[in-house]
Amino acid sequence: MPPSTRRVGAETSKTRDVILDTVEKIMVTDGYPNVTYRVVAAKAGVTSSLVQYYFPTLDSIFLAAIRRRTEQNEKRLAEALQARPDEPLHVMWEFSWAEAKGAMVTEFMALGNHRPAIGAEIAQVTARIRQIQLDVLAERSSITGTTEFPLDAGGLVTLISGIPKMLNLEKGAGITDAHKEVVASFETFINSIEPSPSTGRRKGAARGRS
Amino acid sequence: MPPSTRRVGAETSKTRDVILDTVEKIMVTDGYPNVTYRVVAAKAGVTSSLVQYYFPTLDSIFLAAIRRRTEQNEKRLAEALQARPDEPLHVMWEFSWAEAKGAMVTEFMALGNHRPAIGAEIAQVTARIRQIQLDVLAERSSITGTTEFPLDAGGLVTLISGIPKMLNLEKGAGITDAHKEVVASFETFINSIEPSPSTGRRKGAARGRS
DNA sequence: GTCTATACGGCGATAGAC
DNA sequence: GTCTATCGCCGTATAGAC
Repeated sequence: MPPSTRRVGAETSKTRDVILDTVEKIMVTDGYPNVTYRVVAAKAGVTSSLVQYYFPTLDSIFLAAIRRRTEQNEKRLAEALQARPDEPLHVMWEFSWAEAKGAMVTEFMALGNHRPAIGAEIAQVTARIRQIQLDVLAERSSITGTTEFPLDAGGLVTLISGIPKMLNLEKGAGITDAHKEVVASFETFINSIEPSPSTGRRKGAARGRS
Repeated sequence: MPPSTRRVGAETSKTRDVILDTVEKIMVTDGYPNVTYRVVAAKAGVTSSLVQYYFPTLDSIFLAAIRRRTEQNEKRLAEALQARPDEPLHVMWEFSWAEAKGAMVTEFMALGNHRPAIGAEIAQVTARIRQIQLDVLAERSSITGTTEFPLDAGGLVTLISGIPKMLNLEKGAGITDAHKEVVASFETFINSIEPSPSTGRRKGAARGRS
């Protein structure tokens, strides 16, 4: 059965934007379980029926939020990579930390675990961002791991984006032991395969806090 | 307000065990969102009121499941560490993979993100397991990272337990790019700081598949 | 195109009868 | 120790007003 033929509000609607803003706020402060039609409506100052008019299902709300946030992220990453072309690894590391700490990403990954539509979107987004990173690294084939820790570009990018998410997930559960050590160690590793030209000039090289 | 003064069924009840078995089954096959009083009751062949008699809140169900599963895990880890005292890192790496792939751990971490009681339990469990690992490594202070990737015991243990979870989380969303590379690379790293005496004798050294 | 009122079944949780 | 009744949320579908 096609998911109903109900009418849906236009994507250009201003009300739609207000609703999405509210959704983002709720996700960050209270988590996705509190994103309900009634709660969103109350905080946005509209009726829950109106929220349903623009977003027929809860999944459609989350998908819209993911897409909006992702476009911003992709743009920021591409710009940063272009602005500092001589230290892509450091740029990616900083980006991954900012992304992971944005909180929404963790929420979405958790959501994706049991909502197929959202899982698919997350996979697509991740692939797109990873491709941007791989394209940049392809231009400098010299970048790889060390003898004791051999890594091709793909593995490198996976770790760079995964470690912040992993530490952030642990932090969400209240676990922070040895996080500082892991961060420092991985930054040493990055520095060893991509000496940062900006270290010393800027306030610090690879930045990131657990 | 104290979470109600309702009566609770005895922990030795056989019915209670049957219910918990059912809960584990549902979590593994359908995920925690499908653990509801009505579903558990139906699959266990009892009334939902009876489930509520033994587990007054859903959190109490999840906590009981976590504790049961954790006791088994701790025992398995301690035994494996004792059985192969000359390669603790390889033992921990294998344990972490088994744990991560057990699926329930991912479910619990996701749950803990928004249920404080469960987050606290997860933190406690993680700390306990990590302590077991740190105690073993403390007896062989020679174990540390390399020059390019310096790691103390704490950082090492964090990565060993975190990487499988991180890759497994991505896999849940349908992302598997470069996972093989990351695994192979990290195993090379482990081998470089703890040459495995069993490599060649046993079917393979550090085992783990994404 | 925008918005509202209303109804349905399922949910976690509680109080209390047998 | 077992089970029923009930409450107030939830997602979502529908029908219809402006």
